Amino acid sequence: MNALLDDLNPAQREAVTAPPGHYLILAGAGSGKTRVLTHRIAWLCEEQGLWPHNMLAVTFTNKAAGEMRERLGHLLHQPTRGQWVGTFHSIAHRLLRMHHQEAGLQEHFQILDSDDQIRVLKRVIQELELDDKRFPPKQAAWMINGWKDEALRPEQLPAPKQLHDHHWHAVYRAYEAACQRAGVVDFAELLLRAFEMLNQHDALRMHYQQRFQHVLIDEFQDTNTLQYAWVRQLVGSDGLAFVVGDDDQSIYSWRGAQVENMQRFLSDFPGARLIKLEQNYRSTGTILKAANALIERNQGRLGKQLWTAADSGEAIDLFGAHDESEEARHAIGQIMRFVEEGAKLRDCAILYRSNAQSRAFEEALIQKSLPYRVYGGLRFFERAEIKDALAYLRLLANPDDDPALERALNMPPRGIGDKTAEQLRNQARQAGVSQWRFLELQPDAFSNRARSVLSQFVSLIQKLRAETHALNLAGQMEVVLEHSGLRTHYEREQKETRLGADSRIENLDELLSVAARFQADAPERDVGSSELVTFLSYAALEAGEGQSQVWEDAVQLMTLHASKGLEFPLVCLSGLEEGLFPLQRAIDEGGQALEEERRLAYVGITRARRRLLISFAETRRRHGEFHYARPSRFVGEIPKSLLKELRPRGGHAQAPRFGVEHMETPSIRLGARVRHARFGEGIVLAAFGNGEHARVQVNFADVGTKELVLAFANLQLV
DNA sequence: TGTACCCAGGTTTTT
DNA sequence: CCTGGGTACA
Repeated sequence: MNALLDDLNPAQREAVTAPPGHYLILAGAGSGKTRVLTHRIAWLCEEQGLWPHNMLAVTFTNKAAGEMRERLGHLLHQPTRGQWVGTFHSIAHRLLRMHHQEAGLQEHFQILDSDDQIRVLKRVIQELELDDKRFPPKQAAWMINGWKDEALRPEQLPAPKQLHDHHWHAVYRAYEAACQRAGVVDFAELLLRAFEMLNQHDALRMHYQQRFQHVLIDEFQDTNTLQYAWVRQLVGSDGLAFVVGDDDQSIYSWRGAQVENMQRFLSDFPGARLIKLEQNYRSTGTILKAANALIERNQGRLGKQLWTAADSGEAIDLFGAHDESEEARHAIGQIMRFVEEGAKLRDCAILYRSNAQSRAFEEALIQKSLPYRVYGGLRFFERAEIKDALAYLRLLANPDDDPALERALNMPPRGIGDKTAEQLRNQARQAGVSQWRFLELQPDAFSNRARSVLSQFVSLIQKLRAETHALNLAGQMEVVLEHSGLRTHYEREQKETRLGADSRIENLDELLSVAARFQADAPERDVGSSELVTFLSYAALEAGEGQSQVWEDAVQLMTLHASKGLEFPLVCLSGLEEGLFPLQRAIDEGGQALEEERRLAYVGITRARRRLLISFAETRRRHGEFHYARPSRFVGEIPKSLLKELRPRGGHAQAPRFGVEHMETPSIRLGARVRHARFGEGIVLAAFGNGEHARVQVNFADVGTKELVLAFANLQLV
């Protein structure tokens, strides 16, 4: 028998060796889904005599794509060059580069990241003379991306019912025009363009349908409407789809993911079969029991039960802290104990619902002098100084790139103010050309001073172009940094503000070495693209690591969302409080929203390999105000027998007291039961302000939540 | 052009 | 409470 199958369990083997057909692999957390995906490809090659290039493998993140490529390299005993393994976006991008003409794009089109997109939208909204308070650029980005994810162009939108909608549609149209003029595409556009291109060009579509006999998709529960349509399109009538996902780990509905796509797959793809992977190789039996018990509360699941051949392991620790700092101290105490038992700091993760919660943990970690790493935040290629440098390179690659030009125009400052920039923008738009083109065509369309600074800018770019013409990527980068004045500018800034180690200059130097490395590694070059264009695409599509010192042994802090796909020997799942996790919004909405919160809890629990600590705080400062909360319903949904309560609850001994000074009223605690003359009895949920302005939020049994001014409410403690 | 203050707003995030 | 963005001045 094929050695590929040696280390697979029966269900995995069934999936890997399944006869030709469409398959939905329902793969639970830690059930080896990536292994199944890669082995399937290898098996098709070895047993069915197919070539790797007859397959298309799609993931959501670069990291997942990288992992898959690496594992495939091992299995196939050959480098994975030329193989189509990548993210939805990178594959769409590749198609567009190869067929830019059919897609209606200029050859050296650039990619707009979300930050750039918002800048462009801000301009567009200004140009339409709309109030950016009523039409916030961020919301515009959100809406436009949403429309694109639904494959809706402005013409296809339902007719606006109100003036407001009418304006939004106008923003969408103007934004599209601006992007087209500048030759830039945003992330959602990559997918939509590629989809439309294949739709409109039968020959192209048939070519790729024929070429990709097998289409394999990872994390299928995260696909949106457009991605689903895209998969159907590429599979066509003769191709075969092999999709892997877990409906219980669908936590991205808020950005357009449709879990329904899993059910839909079974009916849309003829003869599609479902294979479940339920054996878990990650966690202890106890942890899995907890996860199963929790997720069973959700309706309409495809349904699966994780099991393990491993021991049941230790009980799950449950800790009810008085406040968030005690919660943090306790978690860190557990981590230190775990490390004393021989674990590494990097084996320990602290997970939370929202980023703001990291603070208390960071403070506690600093106090104990433990190194830690917070996930999220600015990535390398998103840093301002990096984007400044890249803006020049983008201009060299494509002078029509307006967003890049606007960025480079006055960075470093060279006296081209907002007024001049606005004039240039407006005139170029009226002339229907890019800003660079306008500068070339009509350099005299400005006042004397503006004309002189603008012409200096034009000569600078022309000089850079001439100087970089014959250079390789790293050389071009070097020239840009030196001659644009960026390096000098940031050096001066560094001197003046005496910035510390993580300075902008160091980042610029890092950019140089990234470019040198990129060149040396010579990743597969897109057909007809220069090294520079390839690098710029890479920078946009792969924003890089969030922080340096990834190699350092440190406690890992991240949101639950960021933890998906990872695993840790010890997991501290924090903030299990009604109103925080699940969030109040989800509680108010109920239904799907609440179920998604539960899936998030499920994701958190299933990250843990050996030990799990679940904690909550009775009081917590949020936005500077004290809040009181009951333990999360999710705690109650885990069978008591699996939990070890580290401190039996009862009494809020240290909850802060609130009162009005110099008054007879006894001070009031969060969580205290109080009586009001008119509203009856209730529980104090939150307290704001102090002195005579002190207010409390009370949840009354009869009339619901009210906010009262303490000095007048005359509350009695019950 | 840069800096000081004021105010709103504060889930989750990849590409 | 803290951050980011916007406005008002030097």
